Amino acid sequence: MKILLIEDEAEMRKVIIESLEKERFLVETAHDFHAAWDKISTYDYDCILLDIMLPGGSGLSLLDELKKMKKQKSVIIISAKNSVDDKVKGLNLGADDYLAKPFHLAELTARVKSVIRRRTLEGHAVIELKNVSIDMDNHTVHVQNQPLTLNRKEFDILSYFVSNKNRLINKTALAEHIWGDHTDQSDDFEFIYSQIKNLRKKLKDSGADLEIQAVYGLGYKLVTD
Amino acid sequence: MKILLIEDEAEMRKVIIESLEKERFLVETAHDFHAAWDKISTYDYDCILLDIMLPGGSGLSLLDELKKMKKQKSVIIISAKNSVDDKVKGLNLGADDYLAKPFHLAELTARVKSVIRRRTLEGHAVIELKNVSIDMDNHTVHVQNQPLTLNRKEFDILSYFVSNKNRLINKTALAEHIWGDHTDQSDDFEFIYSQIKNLRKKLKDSGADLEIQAVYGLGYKLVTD
DNA sequence: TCTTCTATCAGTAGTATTTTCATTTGACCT
DNA sequence: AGGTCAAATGAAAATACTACTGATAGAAGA
Repeated sequence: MKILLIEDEAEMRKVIIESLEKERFLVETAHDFHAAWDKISTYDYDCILLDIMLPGGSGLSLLDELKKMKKQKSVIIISAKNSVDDKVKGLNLGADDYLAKPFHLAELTARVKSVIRRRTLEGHAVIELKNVSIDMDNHTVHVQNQPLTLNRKEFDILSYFVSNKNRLINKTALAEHIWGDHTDQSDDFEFIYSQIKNLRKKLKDSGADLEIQAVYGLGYKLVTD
Repeated sequence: MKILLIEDEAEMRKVIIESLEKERFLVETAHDFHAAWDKISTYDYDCILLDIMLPGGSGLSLLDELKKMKKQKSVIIISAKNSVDDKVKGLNLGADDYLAKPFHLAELTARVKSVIRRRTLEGHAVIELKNVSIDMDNHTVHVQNQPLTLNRKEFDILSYFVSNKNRLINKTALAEHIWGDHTDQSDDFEFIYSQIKNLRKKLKDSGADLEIQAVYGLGYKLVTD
């Protein structure tokens, strides 16, 4: 799960990133609105955390732009302004939640999870597919009620595939979603191969009825037999 | 699309060529002005990348010569000199764009594409002809809104024909443009026949209203019924 | 520290693309 | 019509890409 944090204060960023990474989110940051807009228009995020008090313009206008986009985004506003007015404005402009500073980090991660669940998982934290069940909150996988231990990347990849089952996923999108923007202008996808390989092996050994198929020259697709 | 890169530093050449070839351009190089001039006067390029700081004379004089030619060329200047003066001089002498070193390779390819688009297609990256539409950026072709998959050479040939529709194209020019200068003094055009054949078949099978006609002893011509 | 996870390398198999070959078809000219 | 060369064809061979694998070294985590 990929999150964009738009926040100018370094200390605040640091502490939020830390807490989200502990929960196994992939976090990217933007320090101002310009950078934020760049990232939003090029990449795809599962959730956007937006501090509306930034130098360079109000976050509300960014929210407004977002609303105009075809693709709906999940946004949580974080702000020192705790006026009811701002909250209402934000939510009207399509934000999914609003969190006033100061807040507990536990609360932030809880809201993030909840928003993502609502938007991308239709409310369920556990996805069942064939004989596989995937708990998106606890990051655990069971096959025929037997636990299957996947490491971080394997889990991320599997959950991405599962929530896009039977759909073609090209390697650029996969790399972006799982590895983030450090893979910017690379066209070498060796690192994908080795993860796919291990994941396939584990799925097969556990008897899962899921198969990750390669689509030559294009990408991968999760087929559910 | 054929590009001439005039640049003396080997490392610079290497990295630029790599990035352009990734975008499916056909790149040829000249290490100095003399060689550059030779190539320009014998071959036809869609875009010329010119480093004005070369041993053997300023690139500005070459630009000047170019301007005198009948046939307008698309030129992008790349230079370490980032003075406004040089930029102005260059653009006055007919360069289409100016890029100061160091630059992002992504930026270079973007500018090349944009210049080519501006010159050859009057602003559109997508050419529509009869019931066929050709996306020069994404290298895709659609016939009646159905995608038509062409491989690299087929696409190159089709786009060359389309941007020279109803005009006679002799085989030497075609070979030069699509295959580059490795076919210099060969008079064997078997490799063309094969590609033409496959392209024709695909066009016909997809129901495209385009026909590549042979003109006996001279070359080919794309006729639009 | 030791263990686990992740990225990279070198080699290989599998698949698609491009060129070559041998042969046939068709156009042009006298 | 018949000779000659250009062009087209199907198939095979050569080349270039893409994906996969096992091994391993480096990074991260316990």
